[in-house]
Amino acid sequence: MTQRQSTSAKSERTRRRIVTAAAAAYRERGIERTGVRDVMKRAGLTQGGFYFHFRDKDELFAEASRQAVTTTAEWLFRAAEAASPGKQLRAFIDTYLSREHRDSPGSGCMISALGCEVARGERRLRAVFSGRTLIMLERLAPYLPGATAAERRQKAGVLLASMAGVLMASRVLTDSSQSDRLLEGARQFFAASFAEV
Amino acid sequence: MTQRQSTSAKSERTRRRIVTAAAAAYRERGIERTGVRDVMKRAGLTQGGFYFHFRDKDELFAEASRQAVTTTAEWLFRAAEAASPGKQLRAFIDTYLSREHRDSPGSGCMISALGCEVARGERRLRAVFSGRTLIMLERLAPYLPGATAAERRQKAGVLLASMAGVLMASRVLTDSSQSDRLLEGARQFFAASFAEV
DNA sequence: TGTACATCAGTGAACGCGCGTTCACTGATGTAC
DNA sequence: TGTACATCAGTGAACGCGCGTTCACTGATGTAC
Repeated sequence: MTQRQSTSAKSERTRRRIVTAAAAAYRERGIERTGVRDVMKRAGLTQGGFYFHFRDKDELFAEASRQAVTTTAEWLFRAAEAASPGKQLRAFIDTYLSREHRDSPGSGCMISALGCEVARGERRLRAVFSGRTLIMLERLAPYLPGATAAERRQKAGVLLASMAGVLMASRVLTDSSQSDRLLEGARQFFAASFAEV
Repeated sequence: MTQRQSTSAKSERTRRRIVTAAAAAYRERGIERTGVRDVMKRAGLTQGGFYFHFRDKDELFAEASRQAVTTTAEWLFRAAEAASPGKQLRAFIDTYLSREHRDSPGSGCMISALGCEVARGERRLRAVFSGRTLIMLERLAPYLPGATAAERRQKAGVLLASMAGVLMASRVLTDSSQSDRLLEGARQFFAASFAEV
């Protein structure tokens, strides 16, 4: 006996499908290159219906970025929490700087995928983005060494921004073994610098 | 007695003016947002003449990126070489992660300004970009500690990519004191991690 | 040295294209009586 | 329970706009005789 879903519930599901499609598209192709038509097509719809669900493209980005950072954080922290005590930070670093992460930007970190574009954007966009990123920083800070919470958060910020740069650079390099070596070197470096001995 | 310059010399000067305008525009506004009209206007010309000097927009980017990386490297290494012996790397790091660099992307590092966009680009673009960046790596490596040249180059890669990420992130943050603190924390961290004691 | 012509360096209008957004429309579902 | 109407969720054509690129043109400079 399949429960017939209400109209609004179906609409809500459609909206989520659009947001999910957008979250991947933005990270794979960039904010500017991702058009309303692209996203709707990915979601199996046509462009006209977009404005039934969203005011404009900005609203879509706000929602998509929220979803993107949430799922990425979930993925990274699940890996960290699965590690044995004392090795969580190492697991976080290894997951972030993994070849899988490099090769699937569509489901990965937004800073490394869109940071440059956002840095040039309007203040409002940057504020949204900063806020989203703080979510990850707050969760990451406890894993870092440091006397005070402020110190740990500071270190978490440097680590996350640095790793975003490394991941971004690893996606630029055309020589794949060179790219692998950059990731490997960075994993070792950050683990040695931040992980408690 | 002012020497009258030949036609081709004048043309060459105009071309350089276009390239210089483009190098700044690309880093300030991004590759996609920078149009031929914008660049020509910055150079004091109209869009039609562009195709007298360049085959297409790709050729312009190739030239502009060469110029950009050259002038940025010159700026950074001048600062390094002006420092007293043993403090050159520290000077390089402090200059790269300075507020001045953060606040003038148009004359700064290309990786931090355009890395994300390039990472999504075609292989050819990425190859050009990788090549340009290697210029900086080769010059930076000797300042880093390490037993072999390969090790020093590896470390230089991690450092440069990391700093690019930090600079990029510092340009995203809307709270300027938070941005300042990220830069300051990163300067200390990288100096402590890489600079020889 | 003067003149006729060729080339250079650039102008500005026009092109086709893809974008974000609007809008008249439609068929399916929900509601009132 | 059946019927009439309202709303929902989406379609697809059309809009104005800015883009990269093309092209006919023009006035200044260089060259041949």
